[in-house]
Amino acid sequence: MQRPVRKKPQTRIQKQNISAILDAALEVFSAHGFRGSTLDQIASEAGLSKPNVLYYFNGKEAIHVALLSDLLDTWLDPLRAMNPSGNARDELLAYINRKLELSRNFPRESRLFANEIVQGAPRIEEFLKGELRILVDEKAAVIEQWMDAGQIAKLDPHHLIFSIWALTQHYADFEAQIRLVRGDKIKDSYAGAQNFVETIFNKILTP
Amino acid sequence: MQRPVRKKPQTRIQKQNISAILDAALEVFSAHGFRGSTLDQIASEAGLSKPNVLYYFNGKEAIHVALLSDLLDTWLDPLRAMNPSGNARDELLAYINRKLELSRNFPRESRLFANEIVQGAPRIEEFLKGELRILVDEKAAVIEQWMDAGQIAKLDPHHLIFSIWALTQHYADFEAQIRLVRGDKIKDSYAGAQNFVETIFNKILTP
DNA sequence: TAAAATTTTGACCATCTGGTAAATTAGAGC
DNA sequence: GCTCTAATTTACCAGATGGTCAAAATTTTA
Repeated sequence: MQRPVRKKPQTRIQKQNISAILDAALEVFSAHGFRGSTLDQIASEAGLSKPNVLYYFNGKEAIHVALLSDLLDTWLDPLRAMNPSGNARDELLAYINRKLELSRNFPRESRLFANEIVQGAPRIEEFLKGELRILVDEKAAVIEQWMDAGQIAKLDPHHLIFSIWALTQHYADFEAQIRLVRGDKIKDSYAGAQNFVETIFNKILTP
Repeated sequence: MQRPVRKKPQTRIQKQNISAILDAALEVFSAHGFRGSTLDQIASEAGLSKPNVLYYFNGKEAIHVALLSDLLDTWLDPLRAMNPSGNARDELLAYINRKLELSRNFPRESRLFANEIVQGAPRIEEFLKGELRILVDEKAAVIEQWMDAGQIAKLDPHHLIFSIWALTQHYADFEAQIRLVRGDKIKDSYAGAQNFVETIFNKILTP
């Protein structure tokens, strides 16, 4: 008896339930981490029974892998889109804004990722030292050329990329901290964030 | 039969074992999160049997609480030490350096904290919206005065504090990512970090 | 509509995990 | 050494959890 997972999902029920499971799993995994999440929670959140969930996925790990694969694929896009022949400052600020938008619109995905990394990235090690490293090195080289050409300030390009990640993802990953520290005074964590981040990177990049 | 926990630890064996348990627990909790960690792991890491661990602490939660209490107490210190009557730029850069040193010297503590926050801060909510909020608001006011006095650039002081947290803690919390992306090319993640962070904050703070 | 395929369920397991109780051993003070 | 206390171990339990299986229900297809 072949599970539907391997073949492309076709029936309307498959599409609907697989999507419901993935959404539920994203909710649960991003809030509790892999080991902190249970199949019962995911099943309940998806409105299905546990055996029914396991009918669509070969196990807890498989759901997690499916989520991460989907995520990693789109995670590279903002950096990938940085155009080497564009204007340095514009390209970098556009990248920063895309990253911030990602945090704002997909905080659960960001926290899923953060959970993995904080705990040593056991399941995405290959991705990090493979695809991601290649892309980062490539873009760091581009940034360095921009710096050498005097378009922007001279800085360590790798640290610059890390600082962009740190600042933009902070608003999603540490949202709880920001919310609790700011209290009811602030409605949208991102309200001032975009303005602030853009301001400081403008300063940082100025030679 | 009273557990030794409540009374001050006195015997040499108590001191030694409690400290071994806390160190083991820090190792395990920071690497796997609360639910992802087991008493067996902690016991094994501490070189004790599980019941023996439970002889010193009233349960898994109690160990976690003990760790967090120890941590939160010292977590505020760097910010607390910021002197309102000092020079704005010096004080802020000193704060940034203290925070970075904390990340470098206590990465496990930083990740323990990060795990809590990413997962919604269920166990330290009171701390965040209590002590921490008060201190942050107080120091944000100080920073704002410095800005008004023209000592440093005018920015949102809360976002400035968040950005310091984001950048400095990133090196501990996302150490796995940095290590894997940089590969063997870099030996110490913090090698260029201090220089980089100091450079950009110097730019950020310049009016 | 009947057969075939898909989907769902209920009952069940084996293992893990936090925790307990009682008995045994080691250590400190005299 | 002897006694009292502190420390440790062995054996165990109850509930949670990931997962299985065969039967029942539903949907699709011919």
